Amino acid sequence: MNFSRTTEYALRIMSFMAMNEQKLYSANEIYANLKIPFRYLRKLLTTLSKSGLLISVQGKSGGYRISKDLSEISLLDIIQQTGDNKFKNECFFGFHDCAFVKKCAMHDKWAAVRENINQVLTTTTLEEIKETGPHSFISNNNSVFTKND
Amino acid sequence: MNFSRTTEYALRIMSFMAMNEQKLYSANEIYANLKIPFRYLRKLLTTLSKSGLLISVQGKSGGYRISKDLSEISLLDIIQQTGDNKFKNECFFGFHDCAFVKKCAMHDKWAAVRENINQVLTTTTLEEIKETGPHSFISNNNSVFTKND
DNA sequence: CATAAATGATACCTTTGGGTATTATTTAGA
DNA sequence: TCTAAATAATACCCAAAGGTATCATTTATG
Ligand code: SF4
Ligand code: SF4
Repeated sequence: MNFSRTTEYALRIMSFMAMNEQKLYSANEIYANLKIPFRYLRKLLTTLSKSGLLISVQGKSGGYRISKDLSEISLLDIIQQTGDNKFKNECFFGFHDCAFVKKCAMHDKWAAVRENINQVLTTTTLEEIKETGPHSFISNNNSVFTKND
Repeated sequence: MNFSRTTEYALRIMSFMAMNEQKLYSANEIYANLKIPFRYLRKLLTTLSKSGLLISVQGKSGGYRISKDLSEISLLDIIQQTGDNKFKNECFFGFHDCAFVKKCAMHDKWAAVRENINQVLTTTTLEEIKETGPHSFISNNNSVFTKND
């Protein structure tokens, strides 16, 4: 399935930080582990901070820390912070104004799919992710990018 | 849920044409019913023709017709022609190289979601869509665009 | 056979998401 | 108190998707 790249980044970041939930991570340290393009990572981290999922500490030896209890952060919570407003109650065909005096074949089927997805995303929390680790946190993506900061 | 706009267009086009599966539709006629930006619609129609889902007839009084029996065209068939290669067997987090000596919490859950989606998309054919019509084929999107061709 | 009405091909423009560069601010600690 | 190491803010750049414009080709029909 496909979320936006940004959403995938956010999911990785939060999952990674959940491995040590009290710890204050610097952007450098996250970069070292996740290899997300550094400056973009920086931007994303401040976004996540503003959204309330992370707390940021400025100054030397500053960084980011997860703001709430892991059990209170669902994967959907994370996904919603990065603009991926998928899984809303939309028409399968992308219509905004279907009258459906009689529903088409996809209406209920697709509603069930959405329900299924939402169920998984809202009930799975970072706590569960932490417990079931480890998974690989280094993405190859065989892409090479520079850090220089 | 979100497919690309182009995929949504393709789904609408094919579903609409399925309502009268033998008929030769001109781009003009499809435009009149679906209000997809005209020149983009034209482009898409030739794409669908090249992909084999439609047969095109050139010249005056030409147009497009669905190429196969409706029961042989699944929604997934349509989706796959427009580059939306979603629902592949990918990692939830977007990793390409997870070792998973021990699978993370999302691995099987997400595989089940994908399976669910694929099931719906491969088993639902245009025939079924035709039978369960009508649904609205006019999208408002309150967007105004010109035709001029 | 000329014309009109259709599709085909191709190049270009625009918007958006992803990514980079630069400068400013905060703060621990020598 | 100066410096280094961190985050914050802002503006810019690039590539891909969506959309437009132009011209060429096909063919029914007068
Ligand atoms: S009936 Fe079909 S076309 Fe209408 S809103 Fe539901 S899914 Fe969309
Ligand atoms: S175990 Fe988790 S991280 Fe690894 S491939 Fe499966 S879903 Fe992705």
